[in-house]
Amino acid sequence: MLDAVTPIEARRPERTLTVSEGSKTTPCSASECTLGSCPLLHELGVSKTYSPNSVVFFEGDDAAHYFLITSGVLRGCKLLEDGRRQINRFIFAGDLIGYSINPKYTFTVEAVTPVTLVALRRSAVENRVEASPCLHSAIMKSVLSELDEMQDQLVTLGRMNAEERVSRFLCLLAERSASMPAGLARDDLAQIEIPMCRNDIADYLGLTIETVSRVLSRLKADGKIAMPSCNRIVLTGRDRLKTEPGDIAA
Amino acid sequence: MLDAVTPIEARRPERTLTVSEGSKTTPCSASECTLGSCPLLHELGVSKTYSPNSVVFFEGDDAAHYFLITSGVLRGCKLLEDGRRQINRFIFAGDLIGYSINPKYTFTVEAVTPVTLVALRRSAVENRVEASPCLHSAIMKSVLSELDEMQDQLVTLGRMNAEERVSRFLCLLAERSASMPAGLARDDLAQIEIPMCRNDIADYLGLTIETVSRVLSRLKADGKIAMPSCNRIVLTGRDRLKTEPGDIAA
DNA sequence: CGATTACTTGATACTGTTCAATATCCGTGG
DNA sequence: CCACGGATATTGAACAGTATCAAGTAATCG
Repeated sequence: MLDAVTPIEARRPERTLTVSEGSKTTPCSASECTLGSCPLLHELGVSKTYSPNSVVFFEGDDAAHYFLITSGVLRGCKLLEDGRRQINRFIFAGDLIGYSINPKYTFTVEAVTPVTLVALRRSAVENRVEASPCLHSAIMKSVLSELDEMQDQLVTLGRMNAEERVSRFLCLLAERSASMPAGLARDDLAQIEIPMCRNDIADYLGLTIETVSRVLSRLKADGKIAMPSCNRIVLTGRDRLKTEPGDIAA
Repeated sequence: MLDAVTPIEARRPERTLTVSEGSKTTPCSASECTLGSCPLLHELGVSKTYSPNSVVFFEGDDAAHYFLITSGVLRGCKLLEDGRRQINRFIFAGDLIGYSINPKYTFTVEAVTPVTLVALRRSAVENRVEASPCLHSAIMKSVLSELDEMQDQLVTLGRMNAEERVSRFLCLLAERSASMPAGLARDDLAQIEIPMCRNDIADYLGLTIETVSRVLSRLKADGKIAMPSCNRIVLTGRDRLKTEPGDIAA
């Protein structure tokens, strides 16, 4: 089952998350401009930090700002009245959030780890966008990329079983980790740091914490992963769990 | 359960699907321009028709065109090697499809009913976009609106049971039907035409056809819906099944 | 009118949930 | 340094919801 389906992720352009801390004032050079590296954005906004589990914005708040993540991991989630929660995505360094067709945010964003980000007034960004086609296309890319991610996630939630969901989650995380600055030893074996708790994973995958835990234990027993600690996982060998959506049926 | 959660849909701007069949050459009047009504787009493209179950494009095809739907219903879906299918969304008149961050389409689109649409060369649209901020913002709206829809669907697939899923589906369809040109008698009772088969509904909701069928039967037995025929459903009375994502927990 | 497809219904199996207990991790204070 | 306590994670047993398999019914089309 783990090799049954191969990823559409592979076809995607690489995530660009070069966050220029120094913010040199180089002018936006047309084609290569990415959100994370754009000095304009960094100058336009205000830096902020958030501690784990603090809220960046609530669903229903006025959507007054965009946020460009500098470091850390966040979760974007929706809550139902009865307490059920769905985490739509995890948000990483380089990601832009806050765009919406609504005047209000349509989901809540909270910090998973300590987070630093740049808050940008929506109107300020939109003014800039009119003058800068480069910025505009960078934002469009960000939105389209999120859309793509959501579509894959729909396949995961709609048509995959627990083991496939967890495997896919680990693979996605491994991809993200691979491009993260805090490079762990990623030679032959991909060791991933799991920044979020089991509860977050469960709410992301549409499962319960117990099921997530059980699947991880089973993957370990099957020799597909190793778990030096409960938030550190090694995808062992080359049979790295491949189970992702988007494949064309024969 | 049916009244447990209330929709985020309510907060969304109305879908605009005024398709100008006549295509008068009125110039794009700034703020009010919508994709469906934009004469530019209609002139730019080529009209096509599709019969039920024919393919507009396959996942993996070169993403050379945008398509603006004039009439009919389509499904956007992903297939897995083993035959599993997830329908990410149903596509209606007024919708624009084909945008992607990839050079290839990331999902397959097929006609559910007879469909007419306008095919627009991607490059042609993108040239226009640079000159026309109005067109650009219309496209952005379309993308953001789809993103919003996907996010709600994630909650549905990740956290809702079969009855909630089917109820929500019926409500969404009722909203869409309400604004459709072929206006059925929608006075007090909302009668909806179900254009897609049970299999499509199942693959959209992450269920099996049997479960969809059983839930519909149960809703009927409970007096929540009436089914004059198997593709015509009446949401009876005011207790119209309200079960949708996006609600803020207390 | 027969054949095919779509839909419904029933019986059973299985995956994942729920409830409950136990284990592990981590920070605090004796 | 170890003991304690709370939070987080794992494991077990029973249960529930949905899938699967199979049969039967209704709708559709040539």
